[in-house]
Amino acid sequence: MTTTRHSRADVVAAAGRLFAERGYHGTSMRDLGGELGLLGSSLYSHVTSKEDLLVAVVERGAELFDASARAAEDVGTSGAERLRALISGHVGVVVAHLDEVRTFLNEARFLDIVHRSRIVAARDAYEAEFRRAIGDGLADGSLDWPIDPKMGAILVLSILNAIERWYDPDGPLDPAALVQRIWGFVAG
Amino acid sequence: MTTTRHSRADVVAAAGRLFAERGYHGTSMRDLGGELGLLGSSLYSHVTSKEDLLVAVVERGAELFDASARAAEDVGTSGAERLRALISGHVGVVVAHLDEVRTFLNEARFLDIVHRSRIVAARDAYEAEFRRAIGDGLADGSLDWPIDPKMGAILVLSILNAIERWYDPDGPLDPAALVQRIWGFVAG
DNA sequence: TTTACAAACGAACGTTCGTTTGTATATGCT
DNA sequence: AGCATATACAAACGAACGTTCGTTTGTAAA
Repeated sequence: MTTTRHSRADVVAAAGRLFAERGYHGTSMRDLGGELGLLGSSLYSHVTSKEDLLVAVVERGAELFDASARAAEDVGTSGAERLRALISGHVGVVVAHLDEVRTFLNEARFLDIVHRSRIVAARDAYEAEFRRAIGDGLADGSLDWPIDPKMGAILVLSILNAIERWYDPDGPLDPAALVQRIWGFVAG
Repeated sequence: MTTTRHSRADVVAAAGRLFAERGYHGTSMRDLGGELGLLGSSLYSHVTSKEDLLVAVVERGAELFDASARAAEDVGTSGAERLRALISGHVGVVVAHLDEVRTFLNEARFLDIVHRSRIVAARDAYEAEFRRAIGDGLADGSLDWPIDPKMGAILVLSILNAIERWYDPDGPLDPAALVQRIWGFVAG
C-alpha cells in the first residue's frame, strides 16, 4: 500500500486549473489542497506562498507564448507567412495549455508590481512580434490591410486572446481548422 | 455642516468601478465603503448583500448592450449596414460605460447560477443579432467573408470585447475613429 | 535496523471577510 | 415645531482567510 505523494509541479498544475476557473482571489489554499486530496496547510511543503503559485503559473504562460513567437521568427519569407505562423503557434499554446493561458490572461493583474511589470514587458515583446510581421507584410505586399501594424496587432491578438472564452477542446473544431478560419477572416 | 449622503446608485457606481479594477473577489465591502467615505457596514443601508451589487452592475451592463442591439435593428437596409451599426453601438457602450462593461465581461461568472443563467441568455441573444446581420450580409452580398455567420459573430465580438483591455478614453483615438478602424479591418 | 528526510497532518495563529445589531443624527414632510 | 424616515456609525458576530508550528507518517539509504 503506497501513499500518494505530490510534487511542486502537481500543486502548480492544480493552481492553474483553479485560478483559471475561479480566479486567484476566488481560490483558497484549502480549495487547492482539496483538489489534490490534501489539507491547505500541506501545500506549504511545496510552495512558499499563494502568490508564489500565481507567479509560477503566469510565468509559465509567458514562457509558452515567448517560445511560440521565437519558433515563428524564422518561418517563411513574407510577412504574411510569419503572421500565419504566429497565429498558428498562439492557437497551439491556447489549446494545449488552457489553464495556464487563462490564468496568464485574466489573473496576472493581481501580481505584485515587480512580477506584473515583467509580465507586461513580456506581453509587449510578444505583441511587437505581431507588429513586425504585419509591418513586413504590408511592405512586401503579402498583406493588404487598411490599418497600421500597431492596430492590426491589437485586433489580431484580440481574436486570439478571446479563444479561451469560447473554444471547446472537445468540440468539432480542431486547432488546425480554427487557425484556418481565423486566417481566412484576417487575411481573406 | 452637512453630512454627505449617498444613494443606492452611488454605491452601485462605486461597486462597478472597484469590481472592474480589482475584481469581485478582490474587492471587500470595506474597500467599497472607503471609496465613498463610509464604513463597510454602512453600505447595508443601501444594499442587501455584496452579491446584490454584482447583480446590479452586471445587469446594467446587459441592459446597455441589449438597448444598443435594439437600436441597431432598424438601421440601414443591408446586412453590412446593420453590422456596422451593431459595432458602432457596441463601441459606444464600452467607451461610455467602461466600468459596468468590464464587470459584465469579467466578473459575471461569479454570479450564482440563477443570475448567471440570465446573463448568459442575454449574451447569447446579443450574439444572435450579430449572427443575423452577418448572415443577411452574406446573403445580400454586402459582406464577402470566407466564414459562416456563427464564427463571424464570435470573431467580431472578440475584437469588440477586447476593447476594454487596451482602449484609453483619454488617448488620441476617439470612438468614431475606433469604429472606423475596426470596420475597415473586418469589412475591408 | 538505524538514520534521515520529504510529505502530510491537525491544531492554532492573527487577520480579514460579509453581515447584523443597536444607536445616533440629519433631513423631509405634515 | 414635531415626527418619521433614511443614513451612517460603532461595535460585534461567526466564518473563512493565508500561514506557522510541532508532530507523525512513509520511504529510501546506510
